[in-house]
Amino acid sequence: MNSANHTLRIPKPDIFSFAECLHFLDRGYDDCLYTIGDNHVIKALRMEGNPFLLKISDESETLIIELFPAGCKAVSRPILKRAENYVARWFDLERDLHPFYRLLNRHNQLSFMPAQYYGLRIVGIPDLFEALCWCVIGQQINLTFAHRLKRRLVETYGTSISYNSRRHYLFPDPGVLANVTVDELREMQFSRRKAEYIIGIARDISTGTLSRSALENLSETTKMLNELKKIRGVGEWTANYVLMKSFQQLNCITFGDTGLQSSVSTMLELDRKPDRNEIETFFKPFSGWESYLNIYLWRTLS
DNA sequence: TTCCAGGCAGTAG
DNA sequence: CTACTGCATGGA
Repeated sequence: MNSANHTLRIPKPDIFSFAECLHFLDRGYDDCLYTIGDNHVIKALRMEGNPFLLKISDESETLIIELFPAGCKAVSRPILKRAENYVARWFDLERDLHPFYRLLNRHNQLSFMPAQYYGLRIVGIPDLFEALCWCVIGQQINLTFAHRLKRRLVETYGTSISYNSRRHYLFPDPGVLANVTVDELREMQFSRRKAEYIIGIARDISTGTLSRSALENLSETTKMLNELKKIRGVGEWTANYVLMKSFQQLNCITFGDTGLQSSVSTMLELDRKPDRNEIETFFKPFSGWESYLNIYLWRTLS
């Protein structure tokens, strides 16, 4: 089961804590797209058209990625490389956090963060379609209910790999959700709007109107934000969230986010929600690291 | 009971 | 341009 060629061992970057990343993944919500165990996480992933399970764990200075192919015996070198790249994007392993930590250290209210949340990275959603759908689902409802909606969507329209009598789900393909009806989603307690947004995004992606590469080619964050906001159901919050979590862009702020507002309010010792201008001022010293500050402020809430 | 969650589009002024 | 409203549900 664990033959050597199915295991990758990669050195951890500096300022990285696998435990902090697991803490984020295991905040108490019922997520259907990964399984947390004792110091590891298991996730289903399609690579080169084939489904695999990845089991990620750590051992002192090494991150361990084990691959469990569903059905086929051999794991080719390109597959191993893809798995490594996926994990690097999932946990933002390439990032040098030293500059960010220097900014935190010299900040009056936030200098507790480097010690308190040492090694927390942006835990991403590498798949663009999944990231967009997750944003739509999460808009304006509590996260417990949002996870329930996502589970219904994934278990109904996604495929799964069984392993140790447990199903591990892949997020549904855009082509499948493109052909779902609004009424079908409404039966799962999606609002009409959420259903329309998700089906619309699924259609845009399956027809190629919307693609990761086209967005990446815009290269500038502002242009990418504007392009994303053209999508029905994608506003400023979602566009920033997607750039941050799916494109690893560093200069994003989820304006309007209630959690962010609450955290900044606490840091500034306000007894009310900060306005947009106050948020911008608060983020000002962290130019180029806004996304990380956003993530670390969310971390103060859980 | 009412309010509000990791918002957004649509409408009115 | 800004202000207001409905959306779905469940926990506080």
